[in-house]
Amino acid sequence: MATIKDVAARAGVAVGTASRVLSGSPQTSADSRSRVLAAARELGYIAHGPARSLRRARTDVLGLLVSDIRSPFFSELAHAAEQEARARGYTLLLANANEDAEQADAVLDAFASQRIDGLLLSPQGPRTPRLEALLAAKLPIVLLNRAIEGVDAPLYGTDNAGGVAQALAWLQRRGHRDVAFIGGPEGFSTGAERHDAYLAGREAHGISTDDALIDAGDFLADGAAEAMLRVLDRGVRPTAVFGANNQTTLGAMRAMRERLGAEAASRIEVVSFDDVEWFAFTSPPVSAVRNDAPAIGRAGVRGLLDLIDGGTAASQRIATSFVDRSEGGRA
Amino acid sequence: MATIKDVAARAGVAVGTASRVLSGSPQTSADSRSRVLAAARELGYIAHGPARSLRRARTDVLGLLVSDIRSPFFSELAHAAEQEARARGYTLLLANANEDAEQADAVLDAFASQRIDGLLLSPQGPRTPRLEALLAAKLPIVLLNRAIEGVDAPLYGTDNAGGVAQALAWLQRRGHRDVAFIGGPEGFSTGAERHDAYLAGREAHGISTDDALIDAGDFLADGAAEAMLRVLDRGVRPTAVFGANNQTTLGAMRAMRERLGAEAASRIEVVSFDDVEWFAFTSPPVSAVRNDAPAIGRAGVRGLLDLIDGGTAASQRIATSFVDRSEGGRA
DNA sequence: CTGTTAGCGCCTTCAC
DNA sequence: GTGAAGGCGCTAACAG
Repeated sequence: MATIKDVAARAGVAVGTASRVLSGSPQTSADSRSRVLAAARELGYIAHGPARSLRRARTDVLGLLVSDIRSPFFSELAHAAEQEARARGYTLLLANANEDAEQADAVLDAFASQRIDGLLLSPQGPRTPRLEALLAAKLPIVLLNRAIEGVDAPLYGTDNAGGVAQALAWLQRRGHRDVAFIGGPEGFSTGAERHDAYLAGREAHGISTDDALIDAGDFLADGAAEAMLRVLDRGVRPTAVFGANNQTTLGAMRAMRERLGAEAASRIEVVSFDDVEWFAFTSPPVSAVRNDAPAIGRAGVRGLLDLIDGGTAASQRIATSFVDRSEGGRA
Repeated sequence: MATIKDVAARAGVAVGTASRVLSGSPQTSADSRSRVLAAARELGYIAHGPARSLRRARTDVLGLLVSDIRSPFFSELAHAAEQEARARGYTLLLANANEDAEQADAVLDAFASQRIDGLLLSPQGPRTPRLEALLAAKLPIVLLNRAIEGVDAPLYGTDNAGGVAQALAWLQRRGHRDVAFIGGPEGFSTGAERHDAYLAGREAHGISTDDALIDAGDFLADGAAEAMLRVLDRGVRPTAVFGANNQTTLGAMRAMRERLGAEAASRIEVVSFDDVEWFAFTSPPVSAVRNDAPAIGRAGVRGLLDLIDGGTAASQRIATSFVDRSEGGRA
């Protein structure tokens, strides 16, 4: 691989001059500029990133650690964040914690070793020693979607309260009174916020306040299915179900089929937090609060870059939209 | 951040000794080993990756470029590849081409600048100049899922012919004769292989060879919907549909609803290449050939590491499994 | 505007 | 088994 020395030699200038041209410094003559650029092109020169990072004490690399890359929410978020980072001249390192603190720590180690300039973190649980170390080292950090206790970093996430309000309004329009709510773990701020917003808003929307209709899973399909079975086994018969995320909704629907049969289950309307495209194809179709994952990813990157540039960044709640797939609904 | 010099000073040894201990060289006394390790721990020392890369002329970083990270196939593949890479002491850099050659080139540039040790590539189309450059620089490369003309690199992908055979066997068991096949672009080797395998096998499985039943989209939902409409508008009335990937199946189902109504559409059985969990919840449920994306990712990483270690790597076709969700079916 | 040079942090000879 | 020193490729500081 050609080095900057090769480029300089071929252009007949000193390495310093070549470096200035290649990094776009204005202090170069038009003549040397054209010769250096030509030489670089001819040699297929690509700067050695590690060497540059070593010298400049920055890498232009951001780390994004998500809790599960397989979830559509995060894969969309990651995609948008990557685009935004690239547009701003940064490379985004994407890694996956697989909802496991040990793997998260391994990734944070790798990030630290790479000397990333900043971290976008979607945390799974409490603080870990590695995270402490990064915080202590004053690495710029922003949080995605979930808050984390005792960490003072800007948070970019969904407007959970607003989303729940949209779902409640829809339930009211559809005339539902007996609504089952399957929540997520209280330990996740998303789970807690959605749950709280639902409890706070249901009465005003004409929905039964019978707590037998409410249960919570773990934001995964199996746990949600168990929660739904518990609700049904209490003898209540909801006319609609609200799942607190897409996996939860999936599990709840499975449980209803299992306990009530496909026929009866398909007469219960379903609304979900987190939209996925196949909700249009289930029976019944699922109406949903749509997270704007790309907007969250972009806002997170922008906030992080502000932090890196020495500025301050403010937390932001990104608005949701609502997709009405009910019969006679708008979508 | 602590450097190796700090560690050496604190341990009261020379940097050379500290380096030897930290990189696990056997030529160290038990005494200096314990003192260096202690000092490193106390200082929270993490080696400076870029500096190490500069000196060693390798980065222990692999690049994975997928054509669309939002597809479940690739996000699962990426997840498994990342795990495998980490287990082998490598960091995996995940990037996304968004089915766009320009973005792919930008990523390849970033990879080249980072001096990755090897590339896992899921190509979208033909060779680009950047890719040529990397090939010319003898960067170890493996291909994922799609072949690419004129590039002599091992390919790790789905056994498309085997998967189609599983679907054909199922169609036969279900007694279907009039089967619509919605394929993908011939330009993708996956599209071509599935199409060819279907044409070659249908007669032996008692399926009509009427080509009016066959059309192709672009592996995306919209294109597939159009293809399905073309089939229906030819006046044929299939009793089953085979979609060549999950997006294709989605589009075909949408088109059938649109043209035939939900009622009639739900009486047409559907089988798909690419399984996704919500196929269990559509009406009718979709039976599917399941790609083993994690196995492909792992095999790709292993093959690439063999290449990096100077060995040879052989292409590999990973077997599919079949998920029967038909009434009376096994799943 | 350009050439020269030091040094970023690390590993790896080369002496001892 | 250990210390000293050079140099990987690059940028920035300093002369000119």
